[in-house]
Amino acid sequence: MSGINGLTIGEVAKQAEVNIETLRYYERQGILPKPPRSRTNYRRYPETAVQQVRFIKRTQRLGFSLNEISDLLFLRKNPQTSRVAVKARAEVKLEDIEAKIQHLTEMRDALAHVTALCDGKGSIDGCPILHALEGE
Amino acid sequence: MSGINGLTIGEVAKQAEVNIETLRYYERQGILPKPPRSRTNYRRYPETAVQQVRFIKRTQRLGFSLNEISDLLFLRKNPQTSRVAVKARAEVKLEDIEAKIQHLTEMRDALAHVTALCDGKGSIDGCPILHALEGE
DNA sequence: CTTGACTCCGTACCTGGGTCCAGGGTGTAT
DNA sequence: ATACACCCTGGACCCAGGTACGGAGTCAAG
Repeated sequence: MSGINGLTIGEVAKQAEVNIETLRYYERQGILPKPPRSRTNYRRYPETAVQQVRFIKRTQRLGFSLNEISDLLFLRKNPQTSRVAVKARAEVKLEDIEAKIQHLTEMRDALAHVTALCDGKGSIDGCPILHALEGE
Repeated sequence: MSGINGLTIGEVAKQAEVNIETLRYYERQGILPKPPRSRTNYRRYPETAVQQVRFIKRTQRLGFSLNEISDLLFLRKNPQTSRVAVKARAEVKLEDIEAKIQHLTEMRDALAHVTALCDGKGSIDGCPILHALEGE
């Protein structure tokens, strides 16, 4: 079935380690380009499709949303955009991630603080953790 | 309208700084107890309801989901549960949060790495950030 | 030629935490 | 008595990122 005419959706899914439905979803969302179709209307992906999907997944793991990824892909398709533009996207996202780390760190410290109040002994009445959560 | 018979939903919402719909949502989810109703079917909240909602919101800000919060509230209602149980919940959540921080830190480092590759000069062709994202 | 695996499409569903809306009933101040 | 703010309900909708399903068509092997 595959061969010279390209890969089927199942082959791409397997090689890129995603669900078939994910590929159709990406296509609907305009993140993956629509591949050509066979005479019988089957999608025929070029070999590069696997790399494209892996790119999407890798970039997602770096904390980019699908919208941000299609933004990056759009930049890449426009040869007049400069590297500065790409770098700016990356830097904004870096700040995003740092803000999230900051927020989680504050949460962790607050939670560690209330947890340390409790020696784990006694009944629930007067539990210092719940007490701290209940107060201001 | 309010007074000795309790607070209306609007009053609770205002004092606890949440949306009215949020209170009804919490009630549907079983996180807030169903308050008694007036003759004309209006909810009549006890004064403590405001504190309960504030508790939920504060605990949420510490990274607990609503399910985890109703779990904590259930523990609190059962006098035979011990402080150890509450402390265990808090410690699990602390580990959760630390794992998230760890993950985000890895993302940040990876993204900082690719960003540093780029001097921001030149066209998009050969952009080292996209290049790094495209490779393995 | 049949069987089983694959693909097509449209649509519905999922998670979590809400938010909004329509169409009705109340509460209260003037 | 009338205006206006508030409350009630059930249900739809929102976000993101998919996943599942059903009925129909297609492909390759035996």
